[in-house]
Amino acid sequence: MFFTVDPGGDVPIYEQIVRQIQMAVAGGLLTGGQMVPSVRQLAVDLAINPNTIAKAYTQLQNEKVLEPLRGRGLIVRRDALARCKKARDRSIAASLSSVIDDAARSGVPADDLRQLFEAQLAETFSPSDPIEPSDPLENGAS
Amino acid sequence: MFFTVDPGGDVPIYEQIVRQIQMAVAGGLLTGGQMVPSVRQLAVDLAINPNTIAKAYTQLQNEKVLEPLRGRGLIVRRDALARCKKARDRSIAASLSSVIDDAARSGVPADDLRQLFEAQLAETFSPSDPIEPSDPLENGAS
Amino acid sequence: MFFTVDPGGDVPIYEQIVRQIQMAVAGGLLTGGQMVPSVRQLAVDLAINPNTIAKAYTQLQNEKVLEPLRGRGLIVRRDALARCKKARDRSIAASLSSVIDDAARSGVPADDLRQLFEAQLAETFSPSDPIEPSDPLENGAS
Amino acid sequence: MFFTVDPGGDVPIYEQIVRQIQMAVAGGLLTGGQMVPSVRQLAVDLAINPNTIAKAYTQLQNEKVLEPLRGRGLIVRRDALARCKKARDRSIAASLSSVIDDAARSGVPADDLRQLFEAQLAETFSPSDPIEPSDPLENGAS
DNA sequence: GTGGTCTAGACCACA
DNA sequence: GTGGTCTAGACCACA
Repeated sequence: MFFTVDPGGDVPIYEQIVRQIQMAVAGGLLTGGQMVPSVRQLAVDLAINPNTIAKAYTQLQNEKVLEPLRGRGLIVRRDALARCKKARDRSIAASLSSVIDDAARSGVPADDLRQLFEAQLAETFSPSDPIEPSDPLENGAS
Repeated sequence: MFFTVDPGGDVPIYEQIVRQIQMAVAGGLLTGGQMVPSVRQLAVDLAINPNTIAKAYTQLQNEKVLEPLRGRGLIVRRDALARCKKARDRSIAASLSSVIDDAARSGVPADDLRQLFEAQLAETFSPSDPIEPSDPLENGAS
Repeated sequence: MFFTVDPGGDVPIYEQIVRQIQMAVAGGLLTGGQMVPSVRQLAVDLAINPNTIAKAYTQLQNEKVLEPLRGRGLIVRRDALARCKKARDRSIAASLSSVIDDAARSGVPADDLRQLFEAQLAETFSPSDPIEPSDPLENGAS
Repeated sequence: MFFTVDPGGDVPIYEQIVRQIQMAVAGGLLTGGQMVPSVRQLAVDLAINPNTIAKAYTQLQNEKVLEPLRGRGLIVRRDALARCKKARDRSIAASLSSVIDDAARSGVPADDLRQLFEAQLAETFSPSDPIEPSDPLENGAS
């Protein structure tokens, strides 16, 4: 599990962490019973304030994604997968809905939106633009 | 031109106004040379502080959407349409890209995303879902 | 005498008029005893509020550039030429000084400034860039 | 970094701050990654309202000169140097152009302008004019 | 009437 | 501690 954080963005750092963990659980990268990095460790790795990590972890406990292992750390709950998937789907639907609504209100026709969507989809799933070569032989070597 | 504002949302009021005007220009509801409501008038209409309106209008001047007519008010710039359209398209693309990226990173396949997108599209453009019946026969009955 | 006015600029309209008349007197386009357009006439020509013209003319009287011809209108004072020339030179010196000071404080060397100055000078006095053809045969024909 | 502000001038306070920071970046006194004084601190130092500082900083963020470090403060963007230099040069050229144009339209010959310019240049870069003696021997005597 | 600036002061999320 | 938002209210130049 690797986390990255952007202190300049408009999303709070603690929320970036929350989302990344939710997404990792939903995607199967983080499974039930697995431990997450300690507050101190992650704070050092990301070079940010430990309180910020703690805040993210607290929220994830409230959302029943993590649970404490008394004195040992935090683990992903066994029932977190379903919950995170549901949260992810709701979040995606809400985001799409908001974008589409805004666009529609401004007179963008459905077909234009569909085109824009497909373009972004293609870019993400088959990124043929050679900005970063990403030589498959080197993949995972770092 | 009607503006609405949600003082409880997480988007600042002044930015809601900025976006609505950008969108209205992009959509052709507000055209070059047309005056926008005066700071004081809009403040009364929306029941918010004039400074908040002024802040929105200042930002729209920085973005070259509005232009002052000294002592008379603010008008939409003649070249604002192209700029707002471009801004809108960029904004839509960026939003879609961000949603798709997040989803992809979490393992959601392209087809699932496409289905979610089409569902939201249908809901916005042909809202047949019976959450609010809005039976034409009942219209005006309340 | 032709006046032009830009209601969108950051210089107040009344001041634009004041400056143009001062400059016209200093340059000999407007000479002692000559009448300036009436407030009403100029207001119609420029499509602006008569009060704005009146304000400019009042200031020019205070600066002893114009004087009233009781009931007939305003004329340029016989002694206005020297005064306007002096005002013009002071104004030019002050503007140059302010630009140079700002630049110097930010570390721009004198030679760079001299180059920029000569470039602008050339552009104004021998505008060889063919943005507007300005066919010499048509010059003054309009 | 020292800032000074003139609350009586015709340039708004917040804009004086904006310019000083732009100029400081362009001149290399403020470099990428460096923090600017906090809103509250600068407000105390200059004895002006924090809102006014905040307004200046907001504008500098819009101009991509500053960048927020969430919860910690504001830093100069890495790419701000080039941007500020360009802005400075454009601003100098525009000011010179406007002065020269006004003068030319009023019949001032190029050579007179060149003389005025050189005089101001000399005054700024080798201020030998004895308005303020500033005898080094007297330095620190006050 | 118009917008622009500034102050004073409160409240908020964030780190 | 940090910046961001909003209100209330004053004052100004301008048309």
